[in-house]
Parts: sequence; C-alpha cells; structure tokens
Amino acid sequence: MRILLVEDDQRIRQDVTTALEAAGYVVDAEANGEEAWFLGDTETYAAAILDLGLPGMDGLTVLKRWRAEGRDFPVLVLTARGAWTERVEGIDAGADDYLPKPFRMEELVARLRAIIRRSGGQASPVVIVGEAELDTRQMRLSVNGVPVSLSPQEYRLVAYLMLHKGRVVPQQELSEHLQSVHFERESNAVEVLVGRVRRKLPVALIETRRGFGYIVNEPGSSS
Amino acid sequence: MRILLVEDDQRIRQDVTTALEAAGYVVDAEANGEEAWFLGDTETYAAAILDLGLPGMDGLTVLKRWRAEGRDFPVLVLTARGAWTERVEGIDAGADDYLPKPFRMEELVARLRAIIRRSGGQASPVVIVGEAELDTRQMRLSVNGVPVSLSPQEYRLVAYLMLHKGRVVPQQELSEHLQSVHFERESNAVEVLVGRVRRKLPVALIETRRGFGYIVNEPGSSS
DNA sequence: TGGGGTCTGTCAGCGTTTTGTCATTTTCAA
DNA sequence: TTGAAAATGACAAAACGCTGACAGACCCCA
Repeated sequence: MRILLVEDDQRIRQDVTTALEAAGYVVDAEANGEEAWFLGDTETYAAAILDLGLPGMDGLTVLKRWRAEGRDFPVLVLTARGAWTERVEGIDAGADDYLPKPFRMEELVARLRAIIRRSGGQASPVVIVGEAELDTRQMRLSVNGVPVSLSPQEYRLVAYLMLHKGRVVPQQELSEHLQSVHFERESNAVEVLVGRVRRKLPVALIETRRGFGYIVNEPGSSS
Repeated sequence: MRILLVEDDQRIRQDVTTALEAAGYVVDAEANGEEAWFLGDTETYAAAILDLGLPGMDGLTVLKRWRAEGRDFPVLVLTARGAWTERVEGIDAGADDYLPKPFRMEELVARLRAIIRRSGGQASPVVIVGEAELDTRQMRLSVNGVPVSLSPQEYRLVAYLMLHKGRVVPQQELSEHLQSVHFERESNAVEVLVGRVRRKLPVALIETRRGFGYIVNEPGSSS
C-alpha cells in the first residue's frame, strides 16, 4: 500500500515515514505543495497524509484541487493544535479525518488504517476472477474454494493485480507497490515473484503482456 | 430516539444537548456518575455519550457496570486531549467509539449517528468460534464448555481477535490494544503472548499469517 | 514484614520461510 | 529469424515467528 505524505517539517516527515514503513506501507514523502499536488494527481495512492501549512501551495488548496479533479483517495489532515478553523475548512474541502499536532505515531497509524479501511470498505472485501477468489479481510486467495498458501510478497502481488483486474499493470508499478527497497535497478524480482505465484496456482490467472506488464482478466474477455 | 448524555461540565452539557435536540434526538442530560448509571440501567436509550471524568462515579466504572449488566446500547466516550490511556481503557470497557475534546458539534452528531447505525446489527455479548466461546460479560473463554484460565493480558488478546474474527489483525494493532507501553521497535511481546495463549488452549484457535498478523477464523471457512 | 505465586516484558537462540540475485534457458513479437 | 523480454532453477542472506529462560513488578497471605 502506497501512502503520500505531505509535510514540510523535515523532522516530522522523517519520523512519520519511518513509522509508516514500519507499519508496512510504502511512503512517498513530499514537502512542497505543488509537488504534492502533482503526485496526488498522477500517482495512485491508498491514502494521503496532508499537512496544511506548506510552501509552494497551501495544503487546503492541494486538497481542494484533488477533489475537484475527482481524486477520491482518503486524506488525513494534520492540523496545528487548537486550529479549529483549519479543521472545519479541511473537512469541508474533503478531508476524511484530521489529527491535531502534536500526535502520537500510534494514533496516526491507527487513524490512517481506519480511513483506508473505510474507503475500501465501500467495495466488497472479496474480489472474484474466474475460479479465483480473493478475500482481503482474511488476506487469503482461494481457487475453487481451496485456499492457496502465499507468502506476504506473493499475496501482495496477486492482490494488487486482482484489485486492478482488467488492466495491464506495468512491472515498474508492481515493484513500486511491493514495499521492496530496490531502486529501479535492473532486477527481475517481479518476474521471479510472478513465477512463484504461478507455480502455486492450479489455474492460469496472471497473464503476461510482453513488453507492457501483467494482467489478471476475467476468463473469456479477449485482449 | 433517546440519548443519554453524561457530562459534568455545565457548559458543554448545555451545548451538546442543544445540538442533539436540533438533530432530532431526545436527550437526557446528567452530570452525576451514579445518577447516570441508574438511568442507563433502568431506561432504554439508543445510545449514550459518556464523559470519563465525573463526580459520584467515574465514567469508566459506569460503563463497565452497564456492560456487566448486559446493557449493550452503543456508547460514545469523550476523552481529554491526548488521553491515550483513557481511550484504550474505554474501548476495553466496552465503548463503541471515542471523541477527544475539544470537538466540533457536527462531528459529535456524525459519530453518534454512526454508532447507532452500527449497533443495529450486533448486540450479542457472546462470540462463538468453532469450539471456543467468549463471554464478554463474564470476561471468560470456554472451549467445549470448559473454562480456560487466562491472565488479563491473555484474555484481551483472545477477545480482540475473536471480536474481529475472520479478519487478519496486524501485530501492531494488537499491541496497540493491549494497553502497554508499546511501539517498542523491537518487541516480541505479542508473539510471546500468543504463544502463552496457545499453550493454554486445547484447540488451534489463533492462526499465524506470517508477515501480516494473526487471525481467528471459523473452522472450515476456507474461502 | 517476608515469602511464594502470578503476570508480563525482554532477550537470545533456533529452525523455517521468504526473497532478491544471478546465470541460464525459453519464449515471443517484430 | 533474431534479439529482447520473460521464465526458471539454484543459492545465500535476511526476515520472521516460536520458544525457554529470566527478572522485575505486583499481589496475596501467613
């Protein structure tokens, strides 16, 4: 899961990043408002954490622009202590939750989890593609009712592809979402991972689009 | 819909009452803990809003007594700013949600609505998973009718997992709810605890999802 | 007051699983 | 046909979770 963190205070940014990564998220940390807006507009995030006082472009403006353009990932707003005005404005602008500074890391993570859950909760926690069934609550994949034992990384791969079924997912996007620390070097980690998953599955679920990426598709739908 | 409001601060009590009435609720406002307990015990409410710092009888005690006597209306707890401990204790005592002071009236009403809506489904104080039966009123776990002797911490662990059965619960979430001085970067306290509980149980109740957390599941729910 | 028991967190060690890399082979689209 | 992309098998390091031992805190009871 990829999170966008927008915070201009270097220290806080670092601390939060560390905490989020410890909680299993992939974090894009950004200090500048305009940069943040661009990222939120072009990348795909599970959620964003947004500080309101920013250089470049004010946090509220960033949020409003995202919403105006239909970006609906949940946003957790960080407000200064006692800044009631900011809270109200933030909620009006489309924030899903707010957290006054200073805050405890645990609380931040808990709230983040909550808004992600809520946002994902609108959709069914189960994704079905052909004979494969992904239960995101149990974090389990079954084929024809038989559970398949997957490693964390393998599960993340399948989950990501199934949650984006019908779309070709480039390798790079995959590796970005698989909280690995490799910096786009020549690595065939994704390919290896796909191979491992395929070996465990009794059916052909993941299709290769040579030169483009991988896709999980409803059977019968042609390319 | 009738709401019980328990709050000793005259000013807040008045404001909240006004807001709730404006939102279409009938409000019983009470400042004293013992009186509040009596009301909650004898009257029928759709929900309660409970401040923790009270004269007469502490809010936590009030809540615990209600729960001990089977009163299962949803309770929204008001906590002082940053009172992390209170929050955890409140949830342990059976609160459905909490709201840190100060808060916006709109938010209070929204959260109240949410817990009332949620309460429409679940009310049973007993959770059964396979051969295991958790009685949250007696704070007791039985397997095949035989009670299992658990330490407080062990009970909390099992209770939390059983109350969230069918869902993978991350280790961090667990340690957050086990009111300890968690967030130790390296601590295997949860693992140790799980091990201790498992040794006491005659059946395999808690499953490990390596890399993700733990889950308690209905046996045979493979999908 | 002291002693035993319980509870709880820490630590180190252990075995297993997981995962990235590399070398090599296979496959596919131009 | 051919070269790049993808798949595969092997390997070693790292990560992860389980366990037993231990120590401090706490409580109960003589």
